Amino acid sequence: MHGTLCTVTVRHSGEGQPERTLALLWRNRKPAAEQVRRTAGRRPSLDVDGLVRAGIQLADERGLDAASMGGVAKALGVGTMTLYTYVPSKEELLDLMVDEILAERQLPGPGEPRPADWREQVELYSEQTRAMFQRHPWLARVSTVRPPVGPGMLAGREYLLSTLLPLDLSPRDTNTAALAITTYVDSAAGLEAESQLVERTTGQSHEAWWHERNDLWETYFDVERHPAMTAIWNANGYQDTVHEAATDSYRYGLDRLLDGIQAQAARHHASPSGSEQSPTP
Amino acid sequence: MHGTLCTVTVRHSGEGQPERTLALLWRNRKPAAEQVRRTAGRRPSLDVDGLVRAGIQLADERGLDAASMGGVAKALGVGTMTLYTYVPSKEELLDLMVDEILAERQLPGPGEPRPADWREQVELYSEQTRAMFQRHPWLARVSTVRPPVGPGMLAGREYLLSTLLPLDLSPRDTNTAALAITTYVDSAAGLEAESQLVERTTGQSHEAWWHERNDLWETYFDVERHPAMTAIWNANGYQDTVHEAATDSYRYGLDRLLDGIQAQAARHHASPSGSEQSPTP
DNA sequence: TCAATTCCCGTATACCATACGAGAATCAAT
DNA sequence: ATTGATTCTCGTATGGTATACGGGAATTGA
Repeated sequence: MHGTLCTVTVRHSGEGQPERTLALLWRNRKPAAEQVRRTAGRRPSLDVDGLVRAGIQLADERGLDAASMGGVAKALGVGTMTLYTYVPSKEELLDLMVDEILAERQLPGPGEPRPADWREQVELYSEQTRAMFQRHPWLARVSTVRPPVGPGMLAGREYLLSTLLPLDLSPRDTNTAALAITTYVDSAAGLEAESQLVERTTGQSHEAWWHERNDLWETYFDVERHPAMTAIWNANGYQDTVHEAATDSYRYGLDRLLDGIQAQAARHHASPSGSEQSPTP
Repeated sequence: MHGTLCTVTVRHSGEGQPERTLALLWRNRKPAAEQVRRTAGRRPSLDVDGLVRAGIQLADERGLDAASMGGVAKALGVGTMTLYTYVPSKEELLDLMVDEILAERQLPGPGEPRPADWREQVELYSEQTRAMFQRHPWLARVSTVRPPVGPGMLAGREYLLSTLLPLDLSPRDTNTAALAITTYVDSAAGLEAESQLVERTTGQSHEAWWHERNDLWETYFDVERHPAMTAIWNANGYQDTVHEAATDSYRYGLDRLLDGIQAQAARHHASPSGSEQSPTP
């Protein structure tokens, strides 16, 4: 085993009973109902929050691989199979971990103070999401289709939608724009975090990695076939570090995307017909 | 084993000798040099292209998990360890598979005919990339930090950069814009493909999945805490299907991003100072 | 004290990548 | 023809993964 590969678990269904998964995700809200269970049977030695915390801590410190069922159990000092009394499967545990860190983002709820400008509000979402990925880079390797529908995810969507309301787009466009923004922000923030994680875990900077591949330019690269790359290279258009390029493109892309949304909202406001599609003003 | 989890291998280093990896990636170009090897030793029964093709076919048909070393070997009718004479590790095989499908995109090279408008040129990149993800949805689960630096990846970057040259941005901004576009396009196309893949492999539509989670709205969802979501819901702002929402947001986000880039190029053209940052026109 | 209930967890199964090393095939030189 | 060098083939072993199953332990109310 080289340590150069890692396996990542991907949630892609809820096979089990969705009711139980929902109850676990929302375990700390809405407790009003029935949790008066105190009848017979052996007392539990752990609780779900403990599993989730242990899983997150392991993934943070030693990578998503370390947050295996065996790893979490060992960290908690119990047998592996004990975890299955608290959580139906690893899939659900991962859902819980994800929603937990989604909820860590400090996003103002309805009525709470927030920046005045809608763009700054979106920036806040972007920055909080970026910081979350920095703290928990393993999130980038977890599939976001069919995400955990827990308090953390819902709070994030609620906040982002609320930032776009002042633009007065159609409801449909508001939702569409929010989806486009999350797609961009989540992906770019995830890539950035993953990029830094790779540098840390391999102990090799991206620059050193590229340096190792100098043969590419000397032996294989065909200038004739790649005039644009060559031109940019000759004009010193490439950033000094991969990290700088990632940061630049993150900011640039988000700014341009918001520019475009803002312009479309202005157009829409000028002529309040249905959804528009004018590509070139 | 439930079949509800799948493991995904993540390349995050080239540990081995980068020269060999490069030679494998570029095995079909630049053959001019030395490949006159025909001295002694047992004749190979396979070739690298065969491994790559088998891996891609398995991943296409039965998921990335099926493209295990054992799986590929079985498909080729050889022992598992035989593969290691052709490829140093699974990591490299995956690199080769990825670059192969990146090269499948039909993007005009330098001098070849292409759409007149730069936006249509970017759309072509977007459509080709989207189609690639549709054909090979497993690509969405492969990390793109430290990508395979082979002909396929370079052709893609070359084409996208070339589409932006007419905008006459600074070289730095051209590169930055190209990175932002790939981030958006690759992520959104990957998400879309993965979304459809999940529906196929679980045999459950996203709508059925949401229906299973009706409890969320009835039991846990707090209208007070989520006024924006509630408003959009009441205004019928949510698309009818998850698939429709994904398609809409993909188009919308790409259009707005290109709008923003176009506007910035126009600004930059008006006042040819260095890189700008005016947020609100 | 007993039955019901709940939690704990050892063992077994079926996967995965790959290190190691023995054996088979091929060619050049003897 | 035989030998030696070289290269490809691949069985076995190691240590990792999730989790099904079922027996045992702990707790409570009767």
